[in-house]
Amino acid sequence: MAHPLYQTVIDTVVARIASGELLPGGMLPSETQLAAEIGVSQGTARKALMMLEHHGIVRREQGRGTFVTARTPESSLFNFFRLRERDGAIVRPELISEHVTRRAANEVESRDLHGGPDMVIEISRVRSLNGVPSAIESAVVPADLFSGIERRAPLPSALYVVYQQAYGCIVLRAEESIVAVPASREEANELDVAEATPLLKVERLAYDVLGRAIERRRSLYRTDTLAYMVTLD
Amino acid sequence: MAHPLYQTVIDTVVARIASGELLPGGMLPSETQLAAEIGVSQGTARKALMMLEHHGIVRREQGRGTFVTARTPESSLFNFFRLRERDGAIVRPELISEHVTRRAANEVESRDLHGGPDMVIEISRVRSLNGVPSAIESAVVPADLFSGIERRAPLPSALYVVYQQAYGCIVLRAEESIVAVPASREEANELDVAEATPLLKVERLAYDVLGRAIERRRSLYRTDTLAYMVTLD
DNA sequence: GAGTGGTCTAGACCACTTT
DNA sequence: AAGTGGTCTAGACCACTCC
Repeated sequence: MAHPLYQTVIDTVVARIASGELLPGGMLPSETQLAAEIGVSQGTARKALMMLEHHGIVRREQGRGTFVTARTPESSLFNFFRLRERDGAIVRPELISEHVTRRAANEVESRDLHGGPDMVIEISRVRSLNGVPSAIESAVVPADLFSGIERRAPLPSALYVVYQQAYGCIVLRAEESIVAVPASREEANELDVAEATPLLKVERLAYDVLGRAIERRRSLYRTDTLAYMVTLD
Repeated sequence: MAHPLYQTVIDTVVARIASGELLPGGMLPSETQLAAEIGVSQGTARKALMMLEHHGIVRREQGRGTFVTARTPESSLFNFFRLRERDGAIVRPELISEHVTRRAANEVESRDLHGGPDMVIEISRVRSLNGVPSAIESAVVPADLFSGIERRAPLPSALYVVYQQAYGCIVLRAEESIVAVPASREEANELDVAEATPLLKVERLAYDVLGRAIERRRSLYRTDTLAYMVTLD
């Protein structure tokens, strides 16, 4: 079976989400309706919806319905911001400064990002965690996918909410590469630490629901009181 | 429905694995047999087996059968050793030195590990990656669960294979906390770097198939040529 | 009470692996 | 050819939410 029926159901739903026909937070047709629309049995539609739930694309609630995953500041924080108190408690990052610039993409950005863009928009910010300046962050997105985002400044703390609500890009997955580096003079200044203090450098490539690499992000974290937490399985 | 039928199927299979009745790599009864044994329909047994596969407890192969997940050196490396070349390629860690000691548990170990053990066994090792001394590792396990492991030295590079094959503990999940720290004098010596070089410190708590915390591990990595890679979703 | 997802059944057929 | 998991169907009943 080259193309299972449930896959066509999945493709249909994803296409409707990507096209904007189904909005984040919006309700999908019921299992029965969806099955009838596409011409499969209710069990097959059900299987597709369960797989979509497993991929984080929809959320199902007994007695209520099936809804397109909405990237809220909370869920965004929980899933994609892995810095935690040493006991695992969530920290609320606040913005100290923000600079948004439109510029030519460098080689790496053009190679990694979807569409091999010539122009990108860079969002550079410094964050404070628990009142301590703790993170320097630079997010780079293709200018064509996110045109005009530079005019939305100041941007909210959770960028992925903007990507979704203003540009229809639902970030579902990210790959990160983590190393320890000494703070440069400028970095030390911004983070209020001694030069050469060990920092976590996290480089991230974020992918949306269509599997497109839509953001390249580079973060530097102080880890004197906080830690990067992750679960492996 | 307080206790779905498929959950009793799952519990039955997990119990058989934990008891040693089903060995890692061994084949489970077919969907039909399992359903008949437990007295449910084949579809229900199927759902349970699919959930077990999703949790990584079994592996299913069309036309062959369903098998208990075996922790091979390769899968162990792939899942639980996240240090990679900068391009994502897997590195093969080699052991340089090993010290295994049996000692009293400290407060943290007694609190975190399953059973609140009084005695633990500590396995301290230094690893070389691509010929460069790159990791200092200390694994601490409860002495009662792993009695005699100190007499198995030298232990293989992938400890989780020993945990499984000799002690029936299948590690499925681990939680890690990652920070950047300066190398102490001794650490710098062992890793052949300058004192105060930034290192990644990774603290891990590993859980087995029954959800027991069976290992506390502390690793220090050089990240001048390698990086810790992780996927978020 | 109507509508939703969650569980469970019984059976059919397909695709793959092994003998 | 026999046995396995993979897909698909049709229908039943339950648990929950909302009106």
